Amino acid sequence: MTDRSVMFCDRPVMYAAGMAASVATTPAGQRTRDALLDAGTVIAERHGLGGLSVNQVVAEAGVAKGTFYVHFEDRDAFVDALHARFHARVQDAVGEAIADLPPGPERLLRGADAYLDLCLADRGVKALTLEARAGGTLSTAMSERVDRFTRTAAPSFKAMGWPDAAASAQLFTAMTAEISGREFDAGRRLPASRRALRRFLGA
Amino acid sequence: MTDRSVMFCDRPVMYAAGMAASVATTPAGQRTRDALLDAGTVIAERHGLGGLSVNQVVAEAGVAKGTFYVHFEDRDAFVDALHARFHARVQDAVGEAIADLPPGPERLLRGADAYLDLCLADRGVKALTLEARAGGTLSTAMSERVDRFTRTAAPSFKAMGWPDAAASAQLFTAMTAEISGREFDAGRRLPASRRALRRFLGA
DNA sequence: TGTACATCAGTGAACGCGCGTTCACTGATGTAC
DNA sequence: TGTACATCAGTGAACGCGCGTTCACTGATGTAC
Repeated sequence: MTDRSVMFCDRPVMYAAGMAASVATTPAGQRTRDALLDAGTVIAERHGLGGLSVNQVVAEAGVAKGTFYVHFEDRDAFVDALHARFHARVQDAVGEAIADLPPGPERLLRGADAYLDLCLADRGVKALTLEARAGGTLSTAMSERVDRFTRTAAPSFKAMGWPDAAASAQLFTAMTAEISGREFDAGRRLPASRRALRRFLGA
Repeated sequence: MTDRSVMFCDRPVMYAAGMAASVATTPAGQRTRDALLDAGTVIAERHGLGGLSVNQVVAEAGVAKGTFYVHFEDRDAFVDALHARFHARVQDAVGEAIADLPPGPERLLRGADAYLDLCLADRGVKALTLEARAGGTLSTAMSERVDRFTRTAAPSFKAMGWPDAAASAQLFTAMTAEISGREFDAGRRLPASRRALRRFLGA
């Protein structure tokens, strides 16, 4: 075997200068894990969840392939972690936006606006909503997260006196996701779409 | 080189018995092409458009891999042909269902019902609607077909006096696609979802 | 303060696999004579 | 009716490629003495 030491010297890596500032607050392992998830978000934005490959993720994150498997058991676990992180952010943003509103149309619309603004601000998140619904791509854990989130809209429809509140919540989520995708493509808010959403609520 | 003649004898192929009945009406080449598209629909149903591989399609269709490339220039052309065939069927079914209805909510709902019933009857078509919207999977030709179809709903919203008719049509299509996916998973009509759709129209 | 050692995130060559695509070839069919 | 030939859908071995995953190894860090 040839001298391998050279292999480990041509890359300054994360221990060095650039990362020193944040090293005190965040454990080193966690930082690399986050870098991989951030890279995954970028790749999912470009190629969708299905086209997200380990090769692309590690290239984007600037780490070796093996490092991926230090932090994630396999590709599926990574995609799931990506989805979990995204949904946690969504829950936070939407939860904060509607915290002091009673069930009803305003609560729905404020939640949708918060969701749409988050997706626009974060970018690279389109696939995680839209594509999730689509293929067999979606794991059990992922669809459960989506379902749980969707169900939180039902009480508002109940309060509005709509029968079929659960089904209505599903369709409302579908419309919001549709707008999200179109706003993502446009790179900006689409007021006409948001107005149309309001109109569908009869509000 | 060994005697290759044996390779061409172990498969009864389509010239033989089974296909003889339809040979008079349909040219042989067209029949194989349709068999490939049928197989593609089955595979797309199981694995989504993204997970549709040439290997799986030819296995499902019971033809050699090379045969695929006799009929389609490449995988992309095949997916596009699949999508085109599906959309032609949709246009036919929906067009017939709404032919004698003036623009308005009934026209929208009858069109949606026709669409949903077609998707349930044909099966294996879920991916072609839902997944189409999602990933970067979608070719230009495909999204143009979807857009053109979506736009045909706009006049009904105009007739209803809704501003943002185009955006409303997009959201209506998104809801219909959502119901289609859920009905596909359930394997039956979901009346609550269809009622909810009606309610969103204020009808 | 200096030395030996354990820990562990990070590394990248190597693997087997399924993918999309190519191409020289086959043999059934229809046509010309 | 029989024979030679052109056409063309169908065939499957072979290709190069990128994929997900593994694993023996590295070297920075913290700890014990």
